Formats: sequence, C-alpha cells, structure tokens
Amino acid sequence: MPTKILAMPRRTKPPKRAPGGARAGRGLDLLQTLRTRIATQEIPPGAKLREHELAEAFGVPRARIRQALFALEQRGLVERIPNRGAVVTRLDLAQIFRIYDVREVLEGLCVRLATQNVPNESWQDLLEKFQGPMQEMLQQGDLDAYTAGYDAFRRRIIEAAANPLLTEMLDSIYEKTQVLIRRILILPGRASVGLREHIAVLEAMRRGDAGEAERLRRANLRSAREYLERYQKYVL
Amino acid sequence: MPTKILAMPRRTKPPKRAPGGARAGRGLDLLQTLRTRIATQEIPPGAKLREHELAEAFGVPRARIRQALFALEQRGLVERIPNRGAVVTRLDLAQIFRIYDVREVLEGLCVRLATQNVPNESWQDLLEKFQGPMQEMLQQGDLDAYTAGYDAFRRRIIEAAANPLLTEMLDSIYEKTQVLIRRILILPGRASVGLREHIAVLEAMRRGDAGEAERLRRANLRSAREYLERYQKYVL
DNA sequence: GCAAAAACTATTGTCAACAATATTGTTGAC
DNA sequence: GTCAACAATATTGTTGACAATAGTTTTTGC
Repeated sequence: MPTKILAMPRRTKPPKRAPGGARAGRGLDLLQTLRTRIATQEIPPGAKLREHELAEAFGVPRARIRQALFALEQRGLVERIPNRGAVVTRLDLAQIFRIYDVREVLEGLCVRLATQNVPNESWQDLLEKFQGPMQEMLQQGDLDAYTAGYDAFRRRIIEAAANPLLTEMLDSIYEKTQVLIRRILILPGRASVGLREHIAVLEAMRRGDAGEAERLRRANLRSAREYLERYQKYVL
Repeated sequence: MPTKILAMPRRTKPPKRAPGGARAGRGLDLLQTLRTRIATQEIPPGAKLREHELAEAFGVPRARIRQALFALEQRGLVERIPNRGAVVTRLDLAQIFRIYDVREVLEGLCVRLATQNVPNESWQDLLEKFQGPMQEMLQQGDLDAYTAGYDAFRRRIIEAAANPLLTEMLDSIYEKTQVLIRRILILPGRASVGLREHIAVLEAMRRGDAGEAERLRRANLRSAREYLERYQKYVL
C-alpha cells in the first residue's frame, strides 16, 4: 500500500504554529498543496484519500482536510462518495476529448483578448524566444526547459487577457490535463509541429491580428487533440 | 434591515427528519436553494450572509451553512472576507463584459457540438416554435413565456452538446447573469432582434451546418453585449 | 468637546468527541 | 467447500462547545 504518497513538504512545527507572523493562509496552503500533487499525479488517479490519514500526514485537524476535500470535489479533482470517501478522479478518453473541446475555445478567446489588450510590440520577445532558443531546446531534447518556456507563454497570454473568470476556468482545466500535455509533447514529431504552430500564433499577435491569432490557437489545440487521438494507446 | 430574505421554503420538520425515505440530498438541497435565490436576486447583491442567521432560518446546524457558503464562494456567488463574513457578489460592468466574452465562446462551442451530436431533424420542432409561437408571445408582450421558451432552447442545446464540463461552466455563468439576461430582454427592440438571431442559429443547426451555427450564436451574444453596452445606464 | 484607548459585542474560525454507515473478517450451517 | 448471516473494525458524517478576530460603543484624559 502506498501510504507515503502524502507526507508534508517539510513541516517543522506540528505542535505549535509560528507565533509571530501572519499564517492565515494555512487552509489555502493545504488546498494548494493537494491540488498540485494531484495535478502532477504525485497522488495518482484512483488513489483513496482518507481523511484521518491526510490529517495526520499534514498535522492539521481533520475538519480542515474535510474542507479541502470538499473544495477539490467542486473543482472536479476528486470524487466523493457518501460514507465511502474520496478518490482522485480518473479521466477516461471521452472526458479528455470533452475537456479539449472546451480548452480549444477558451485558449482561443484568451489569445484574442491578449492581442487586443496589450501593444503588439510586447510579444516581440516571446516571438524571438520561440524562433530561437525554444527551437534549440527541442533539438537538444531538453523538454523540461521547453515545457517551462511554453508555460511562460501561456501565463503571459492569460495575464494579458486580464479576465479573471477565464483565468480561473483555464487553470481549472490545466490542472486536470497538466500531465497529459507533457505526454503529448513526447509523441513523435509533436513538439516541433507544436512549436511551429505557437510561432504562427505569436506572429499573428505581433501583427495585432486578434482574429487570426484566435483561429491559429484553436487550430493548434485541435492539432494536439488529433495527436492524442492517433496515439491514444501510448498516452493512456 | 431585511432579515426576512431567508426563511425556508416550507420546513415542516425542524426537530426530526423524515424517518423513512432517502434524505441524503439535504446538504445539496440547501446549496441549491441558496444558489437559485442569489441567482434570482431574491437575495440581492451586497446582502450579508450571516452563518448563525442562516442556520436558524433553515433549521440546520451552522456547520452545514458554512460548508454551503464555502461552496458558493468557490462558484463566485459570494465573497468571503476572513472573520467578517460573506456577502453576495456584486458585479460591476467590467466584470459583466468579461463574463460575456467567455459566454460567447462557450455558447458557440455548445451549439457546434449540439449540431454535430444529434440528427438535424431533431431541431425541427424548436425551429418551428421560434418561427411561430415565440413570435406571437413577443407581440403579446408575454415575456415570461418567451423567457421560458428561450430557456428550453438553451437547455436542449446544452443537453445535446453532452459535455459535462461545458454544462457546468455555462451553468456557473448563467446563475451569475440570469437577472441581467432578463433585463436585456426588455430593452427596446432587443427581443425581436434576438429572436431573429436565434432563428438563424436554429436554421443552421437544422441544416447541420455546425460551423455556421457556432458563428451565428457567437454573433448573437456579441449583439446582446452591444445592447448592454449601449443601454448600460438603464440596466444597471 | 474631541480624540484615543479600552471594554464589549457580534461574528466567524477551530476543534475534538460522538453518531452513523460501509467494509471486512469470522463463524456456522448446509 | 461454499454461502449466508453476524460481529468487528474502519471510515466518514454531524454536532455543539470553545477560541479568535473584527467592529462598536463607552469611557477617560486632555
């Protein structure tokens, strides 16, 4: 039994809290930790989340764990069956495609808004990064660096879009597909195709062509989806 | 002070629960009640939601109210300030426009998926209803009936799209803008323009032209948004 | 009479014990 | 040997009491 999935990231003070400073964000901290661990599959799909166990591992009362689990349920990261407990949601292929349908239109909206909201020049640095360094990272097989670069791209766009509701929805989707995105990335030929598509999107943004940028971004996600469809047995 | 906003819809058994049947959905019931009351502004924006008060009004322990408020916060219907309590979220114009941006692409996706998922003929009845009876309702000024018709249209499309994530997102948006949608409807000329647009969408769906249906639905929502922009001082 | 401090009140946040329910293990009969 | 009923255990669900915090009023010093 994998009981050591849990274990706090370094909990130095189980008995007493830090006496001085603000520690009001504790509950949120806990939730955030669980979210990322589920998103990265450090806690894998299908894992049982026992309240008592978690409470002990995190050194917090069970009520707080309970609250966190409730929040995770609302975000769709865990499923709670009455009197049976919570398990990490397992996504089947059909659900993944449905998520991608939604993601496609939301990411499309996101680049459109971003293009409209900030001056065209502000995309220059990202464009150059994607035309140069990112290309090299791929050739050297440094997928971690590439992923980091892609994440930065995504975050910049989301920030520029400046739409809190959209941000929340994309975050909610992202934490469900994070692992999947990385798995698609290592499919044969996917990374370089993706990179070309990202560059096309960025070029449109650089020109200030919001409509075209949206269209290209949507095409990009549909293309990722097609890869997933073709190689599904290797990914899942 | 409007303390009688609350008061349960008819709580006949405060001391003991129904002895026999399933009543597990209690907690969910409470949440649902609060959601609809906030969505319809029966509980108006800015209203303070006191846990103790709610607990007494609903005849449930405070912990359950607390849980419900937590859920409402996650859905963005209330804002919780630590140690200060929860107030119903008040939307300003900027936020409303941001919501409409998201709604536009999601409803667009929704009609596209719906068109792809079910046979073309299944839209025939709705199309006829919109070309005939709905028109009459408008002419007779029966906005309640018209609204009900529109709701049915929306629900059919959402159901046909068969995408739980999308459904949830649209529901979440809808409960924030429900009142607003009705206010837009009574703007001069809006209803008839809207009806024409809905018919155009339905015609495209009837033809099985998913792409065009999506485009038309998006145009429809952008048009609603423009009305809102023009008449904003009358609506808010 | 005004301002600042202190006591008070109202409200939310935390917790640990208790109850209800589901699962697992054990016993007995056929 | 297998199945069913029953007992034991583990896990979640519920509740009320207590602690902490923010807002409000009163008091006191100038």
